[in-house]
Amino acid sequence: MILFFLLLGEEDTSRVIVHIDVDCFYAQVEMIRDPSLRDKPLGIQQKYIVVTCNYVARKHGVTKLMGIKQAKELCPELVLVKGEDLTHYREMSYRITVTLQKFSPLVERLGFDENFVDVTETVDARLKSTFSPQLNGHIFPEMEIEGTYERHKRLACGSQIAAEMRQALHSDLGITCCAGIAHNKLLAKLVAGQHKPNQQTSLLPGGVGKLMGTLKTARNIPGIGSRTFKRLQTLGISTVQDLQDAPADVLQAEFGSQTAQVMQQLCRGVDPSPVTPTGPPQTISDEDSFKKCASLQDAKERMTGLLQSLMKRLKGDGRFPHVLRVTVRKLSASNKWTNRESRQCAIPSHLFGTGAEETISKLLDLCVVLFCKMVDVNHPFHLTLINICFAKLEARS
DNA sequence: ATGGATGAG
DNA sequence: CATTCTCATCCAT
Repeated sequence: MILFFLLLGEEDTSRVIVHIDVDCFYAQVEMIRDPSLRDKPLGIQQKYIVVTCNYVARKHGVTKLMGIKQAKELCPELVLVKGEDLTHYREMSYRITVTLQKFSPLVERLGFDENFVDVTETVDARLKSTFSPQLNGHIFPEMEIEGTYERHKRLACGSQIAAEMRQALHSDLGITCCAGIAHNKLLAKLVAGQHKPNQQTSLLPGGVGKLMGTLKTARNIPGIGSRTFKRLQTLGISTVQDLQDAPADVLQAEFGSQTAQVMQQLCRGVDPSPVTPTGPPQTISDEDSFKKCASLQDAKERMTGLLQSLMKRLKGDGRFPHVLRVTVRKLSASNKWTNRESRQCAIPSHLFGTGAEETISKLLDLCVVLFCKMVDVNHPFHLTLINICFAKLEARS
């Protein structure tokens, strides 16, 4: 059956994909850690920025990535919790993924606070038993259609599973989230945002055009970032409609046939990409940004701090890295963005055999070598960020 | 394999 | 625009 419309170039609408998007994730973790924060306006602070905030704070006009100063002006009562150490967020993030894996092994993480789950198999298994489920939560578009449940049994079943997932996250972890249910990842993610917070929305197949129409520009399509959008604008393309109507050969000339086709599929709500189960992380990194680092001594102290926290994480992970990478950001008047430089080297495998203190000292020596390939320490320099990354993580052999 | 560009939250 | 602190993929070399 599926083979037919695949051969005809039609899409597969038989999958059922759930997108789980945790409400104001960092703020929720802090409110769980300290319930007295629940009814107060709360912002999570990294350096001079509020990276996210709870809904009480949003009521006062505080938004993501707002400067501390402006946020305090809008909301003098705002409680700020430092969130530069991601340990608690990372731990809760993986607990969420593990909880979702009880419903299906096909769970793909997106950042710390979003997961895609392919529940097609679960839906098929449930529909073999006789009962016919009611659709749980909102539907998009929100209009009453005769026979909605009968004609969309699989979607309704998916919405029941999504509700069970959200219940499990709430009772096991105390976490609230939104869910989107649709026949592909793109649509599940987009429809999840229709009713926030702590609600869920299912997309009827007939509502795809209308959902894509809610996007203000093509920039709002996941996968089309700021750079790609600028290039599209160069071609006179900015809205989703522009992209749908654009001649294929014009797009191909700018982006190549592969990328051009993917973009034009996405803007029509077509996304054949599978839910790819996320394994353990491929890299473990730690970074710090600052106003100024101008001496090797200072850099060594900062890198030592990063290495110490990385070693703790490595112990929890159980694997060992075979590559070390150091990244710096240099202050530069022009090109203030996209200016990170990195150097990497192999880690001799004997290095993790001895005590932690000795290991850190040897790693620091390697970091200094890499650092000096990017920074001439005999001349004045001005760094604003240092990152250390462990890569090629493998079980000990 | 390396390092940069670009994407995600 | 990035800003924070991550993590992933793609591409030219």
